[in-house]
Amino acid sequence: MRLTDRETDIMNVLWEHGSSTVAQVHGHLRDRLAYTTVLSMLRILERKHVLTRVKEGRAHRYSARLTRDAVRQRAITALARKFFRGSTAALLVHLLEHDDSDDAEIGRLRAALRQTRGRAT
Amino acid sequence: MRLTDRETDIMNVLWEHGSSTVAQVHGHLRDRLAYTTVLSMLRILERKHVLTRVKEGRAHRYSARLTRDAVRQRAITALARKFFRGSTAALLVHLLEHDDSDDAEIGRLRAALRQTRGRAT
DNA sequence: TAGTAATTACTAAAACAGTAGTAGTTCGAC
DNA sequence: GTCGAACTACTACTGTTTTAGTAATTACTA
Repeated sequence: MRLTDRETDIMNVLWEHGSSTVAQVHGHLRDRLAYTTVLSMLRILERKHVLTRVKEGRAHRYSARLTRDAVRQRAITALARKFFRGSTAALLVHLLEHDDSDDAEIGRLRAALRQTRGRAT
Repeated sequence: MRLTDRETDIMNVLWEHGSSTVAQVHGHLRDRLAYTTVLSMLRILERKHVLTRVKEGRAHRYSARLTRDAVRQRAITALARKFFRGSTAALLVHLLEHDDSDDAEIGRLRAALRQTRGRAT
């Protein structure tokens, strides 16, 4: 089971702001979707068991049932399967070798990688 | 522009075996799709300018117009945008901290990371 | 308690993804 | 030249994604 782009947007709001009502999710989303669209997405995510809801006054409060890290890990695994023959190690090496974002930590890791090259995928 | 799962399957064949005819791609694919399905996918990829074709006898020979690394990089960037607020460095850190695949190189990199923690995203 | 604003359920529709069939063309062999 | 196998163009259909509207419900408020 995988999250679509828009579903991920919604989940990111839940992860960053905690349990929320439709109105709150709607308010936090970057893209200005219709209120009912956000409601629809939340119901879909509920149907997929990615979140639950409890009644609260006239509204419902939605909560994530999966941690962000768990979903991240699944997305990474899927990417590795798709582009790196399933090897997250190969993905990591690609990141270190091809990504050009400028970050001190990455720089150090690149240096560490150079020390350890030759084995692995 | 992004590649769907099936499109990626097709491109992986092209990247691994070089320019190919429909029959060759069809032969190399794991999943047993209909010949015409493979043809359809190749035409779609051509429409998306991901590959080109040249006539060769009665058939056509299809060639990738994007390198595998370029597509990999785009996929990684998209993943980082979706789950790591756009930071490939954060993605990398997640990989090192949460991925449990057992690989000597990753182990060394993890150790290197521990030395350099505290800054960056 | 009657009105109204917020909320929800239900429905729908456009766009895309994925799969494949039919009919027609074309090359090469004989 | 004609026949058959390989190939292509065109069409179509199912399921999913994304968006949103309409109608009904609910709970506060004046």
